[in-house]
Amino acid sequence: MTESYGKKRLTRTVLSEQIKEQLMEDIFHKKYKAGDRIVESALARELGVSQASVREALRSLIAMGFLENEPFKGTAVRSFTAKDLMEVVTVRVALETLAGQLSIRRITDEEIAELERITSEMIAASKEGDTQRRIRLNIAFHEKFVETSGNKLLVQLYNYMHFGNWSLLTGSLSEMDPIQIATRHRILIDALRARDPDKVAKAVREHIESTTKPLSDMLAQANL
Amino acid sequence: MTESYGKKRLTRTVLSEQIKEQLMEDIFHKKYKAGDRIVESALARELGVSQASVREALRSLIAMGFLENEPFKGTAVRSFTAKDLMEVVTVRVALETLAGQLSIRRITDEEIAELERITSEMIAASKEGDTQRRIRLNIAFHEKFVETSGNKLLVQLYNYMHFGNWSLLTGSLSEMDPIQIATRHRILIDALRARDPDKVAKAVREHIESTTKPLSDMLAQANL
DNA sequence: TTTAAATCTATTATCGATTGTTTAATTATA
DNA sequence: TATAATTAAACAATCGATAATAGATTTAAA
Repeated sequence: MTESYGKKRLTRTVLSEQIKEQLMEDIFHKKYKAGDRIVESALARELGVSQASVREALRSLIAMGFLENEPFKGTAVRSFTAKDLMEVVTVRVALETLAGQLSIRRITDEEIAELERITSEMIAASKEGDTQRRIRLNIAFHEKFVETSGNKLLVQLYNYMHFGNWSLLTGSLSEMDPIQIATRHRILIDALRARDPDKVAKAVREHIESTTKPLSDMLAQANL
Repeated sequence: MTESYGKKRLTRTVLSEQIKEQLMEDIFHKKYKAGDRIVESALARELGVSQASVREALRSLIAMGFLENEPFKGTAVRSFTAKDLMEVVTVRVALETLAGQLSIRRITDEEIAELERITSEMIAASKEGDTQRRIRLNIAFHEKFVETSGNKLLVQLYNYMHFGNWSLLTGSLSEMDPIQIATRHRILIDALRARDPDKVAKAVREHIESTTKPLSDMLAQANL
């Protein structure tokens, strides 16, 4: 998870974990689209592994919200509605606002510098047209931000939710103005540096809502 | 989960699900204590099922936070520190406050009545000395409350977190004055009925913090 | 023709056995 | 005695195969 952004990998032996990451990539790259059914036995044959390993990977992705399933019926890539998206925004604002309030009391200058570094990299990636990388860095930024809260449960919950809606968010991000996103990040960083609770809350809300608005409009048109 | 409190059970066939519930019961009843190791093969033999089914149940409980594990090393009942508890309180307040704000705009009289009914049942259970039932009803109350928000992601997140810390909370609840808890519930219900955002926020915060305080004190003494 | 039972098919859920890893115990070496 | 190499035991991870289930298809009755 946070791995995508610099971290050593000592134990990369667990097969089901590899399958899981492979599947995440495949969903991310739209090899599997919303609603597509994933058949354990077929995938096992395709990857040359046992059904059990595939199954374990699937269960994990189900828990994360990437996939959904019903007993004896099977597993499919989850599809999202406009309402689902609104729910994500609502909850994200609540969780990241909380993170911001907690951060203020304990964030270090090093952590702030780290957030700035990620933002700079993001802008660089944007200019190079490396969308994939830009998206990953955006995720890294928000994860890092939540981590500075020092609340592990919050981080856990955030990741749990975040990844379940990854595919959803990434799709829209690619259509957004990267400079604007980066600017929002800077505003948030400044608010953190000033340790100003109200500014942080405002920055979080505006950042998330602005990021999600275009997608929201799009979905509202498509579904409802 | 919400099942414990009135719901039809059409498909009660999935073995791993039964094992999971059995294990939750066992952890709940302290058959397995914090730190205890759970061995897949041994448990499979004990229950007369295959290791695969046990394993699946365990993975699910790991995802919920009941258990923790490391690849190739095994699975153990998670233990909690005072810090963990503080984190739970912090996040619960945030999530339930959000739930309250959302509820105000859409909660129905029927739902309010339902909350009252659960609270009444809780008091009855207290008077009968049925601690087990009282705890379940308390959980049912909070779940129902969060459900009235109409935000499914929030419900999902709440359950995810809640159950991971069930054993922790229940332990302390049994030592608390049940009448006081019920009173807090009533205050919250009244605030909802009045559709008053500030009152709801206040009621939520005070309810959760008062519920958790004695346990917090206890843990602070024991650990830190 | 419509409905209901019976059969078939695809796929999940479960099983029993095998393989790979970790940890602890044992022996060898300094 | 202390440290390193070796072996043994316990157990998780993975496998290949079987049983159970839902859904589709066919057949039988009305």
